[in-house]
Amino acid sequence: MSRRQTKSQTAILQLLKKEQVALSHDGITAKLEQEIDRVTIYRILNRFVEDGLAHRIVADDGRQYFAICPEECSHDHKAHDHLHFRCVSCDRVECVPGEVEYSLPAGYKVDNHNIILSGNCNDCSGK
Amino acid sequence: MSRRQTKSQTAILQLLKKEQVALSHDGITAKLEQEIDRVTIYRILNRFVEDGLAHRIVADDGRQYFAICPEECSHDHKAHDHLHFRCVSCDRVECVPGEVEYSLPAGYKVDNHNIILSGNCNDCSGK
DNA sequence: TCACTTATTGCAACAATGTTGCGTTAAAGT
DNA sequence: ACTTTAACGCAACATTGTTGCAATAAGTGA
Ligand SMILES: [Zn+2]
Ligand SMILES: [Zn+2]
Ligand SMILES: [Zn+2]
Ligand SMILES: [Zn+2]
Repeated sequence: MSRRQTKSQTAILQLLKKEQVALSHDGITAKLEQEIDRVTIYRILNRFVEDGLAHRIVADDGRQYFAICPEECSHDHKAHDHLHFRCVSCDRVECVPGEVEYSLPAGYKVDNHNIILSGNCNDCSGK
Repeated sequence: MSRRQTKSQTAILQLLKKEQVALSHDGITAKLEQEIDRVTIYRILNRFVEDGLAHRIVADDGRQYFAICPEECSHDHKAHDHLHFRCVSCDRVECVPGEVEYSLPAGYKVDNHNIILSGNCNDCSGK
């Protein structure tokens, strides 16, 4: 059950670490030099999430994006409660560090946060 | 270009108004008495969103849910910034009224809020 | 270094969700 | 009742992600 290190895996991990933004399967495929099978990419990403290396965001475009857990998350894998911004112009999804405050009725137990704001990022809002 | 009132349309609108929760295409199909074509349902829902009657939430299960705009939204169709809670046990998505506070870097223009917390609702967390 | 175990891969097939095209139906206006 | 065309139903398609299974290769130990 222990993980094995493979080229595909390290390539994707390096890519995610290098990128500042969250990447979709599509974006990963585009940025990889080597060819990796669709299914393999999905399986690697799911493994990363399972292992707490990355977190998954389901954006309002209906797609999954993956990002390396930022510093603030490192100590606590459940700390994925930061928000995410998807720019509809440049199609990038980025993690936005910082607290999100809200109130919830009593008795509700939150397991996962999936906060997506979409619009135009700083680069694109200037047109 | 003006809207026409049809049975399918009013049935779905009544259903959404009656329900307290946000409904997916699937949930709507299940709760409707009459048979309405899959595509028609999707088109009706998209029309509702377009017309500002309802708002669309893309949940972290990757599906679209639709809810009638609550009172707080009525005066301003852009006020869909309330959060949503999806219970992974009973598979319901509900609007949670109230403010969500966050901060965003300068220059970012938000068009749409898609805030989903998932976990167990009050009914289900007591097991 | 070589053999062994099994995690990982690649391919095909499938599943789920949502959209588009198009001919038909029926709501609204005259 | 007639006309216009929004809305519908059906089929086909598109996209995104998962599952099954045989082949490959990473880790382990002799
Ligand atoms: Zn942008
Ligand atoms: Zn993030
Ligand atoms: Zn519940
Ligand atoms: Zn809502």
